Amino acid sequence: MFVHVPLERATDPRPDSPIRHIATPSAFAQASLYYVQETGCGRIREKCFLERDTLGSYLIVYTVSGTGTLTYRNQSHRLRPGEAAFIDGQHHHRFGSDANKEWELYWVYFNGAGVRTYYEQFAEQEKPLAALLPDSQLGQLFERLQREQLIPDLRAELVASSILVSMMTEVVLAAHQYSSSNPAYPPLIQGVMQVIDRDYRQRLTLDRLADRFEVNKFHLAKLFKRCTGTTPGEYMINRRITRAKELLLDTALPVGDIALEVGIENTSHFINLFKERSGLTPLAYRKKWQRI
DNA sequence: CATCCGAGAGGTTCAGTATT
DNA sequence: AATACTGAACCTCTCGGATG
Repeated sequence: MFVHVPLERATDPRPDSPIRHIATPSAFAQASLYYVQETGCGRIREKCFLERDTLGSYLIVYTVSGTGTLTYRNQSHRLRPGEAAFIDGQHHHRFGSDANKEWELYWVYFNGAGVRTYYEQFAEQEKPLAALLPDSQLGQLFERLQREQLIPDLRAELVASSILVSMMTEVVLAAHQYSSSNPAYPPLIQGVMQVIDRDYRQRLTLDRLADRFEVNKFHLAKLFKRCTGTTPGEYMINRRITRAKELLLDTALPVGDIALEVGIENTSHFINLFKERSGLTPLAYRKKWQRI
């Protein structure tokens, strides 16, 4: 059993002491949107903490200035300015400030049908923290999110949902150290991507790619995943399926010929791959999308 | 076009080595 | 000490042939 000390009670009711909005999302929001359960912000100047577990909720904490401490899954982490944590509230977590050290922060407990997928993308790295990119808008997003809590209506729930998507996007991108304008992939990964983009019709395997670039295949697979978020094989399949969609819509080629054209000799295997990734068989895709 | 299934390739993890 | 790289072991998934 963990102690729960509300932040308000642990600090003076100064104007700039932490404020907290608790939300009661509508049934519609819970079924179809990303929704806020609790959000707050403030400047903490004394030792206080918030400790929880087994919440059906996710948490993003963002440090504006000062430092705080996050304990999550039995590990402690310093939360420095410009850093955000994204954690699963199901697990025990505690975040708090130190005595005599100011910590200015935002936090939000939230949920929604797709949050787990974002969280899994984020949690691929070791720590539950990410240093935000220089052009990050996370602070502004928190401010907008909190303004939307003032009048809880349908409009506010829709806007809050879209803000939460933007926030999750920012922290996941930061975790992978992407920048939208400059992916900054290492030359090796750029080269591998170019080869796949150009030669996806051929029989490309991880071994052949590794040989071609004279690197260890395990190292290549690992680096590719770290940089792009996907494996070389999955990247190539994606490229092939995308090209197959173009051919299905732009030509009258039979499915078997399209499979060959995108480098998959076995038609049944092509159909399986296509259906897994599109939810439709190739022919069904052609019929459905050509009508538009 | 869809389903099943076995073989083999690919992905992940972890321990170890090399390099900076 | 931190980071980059290698490779074995193990597990998962893809591929492609057979069949309906």
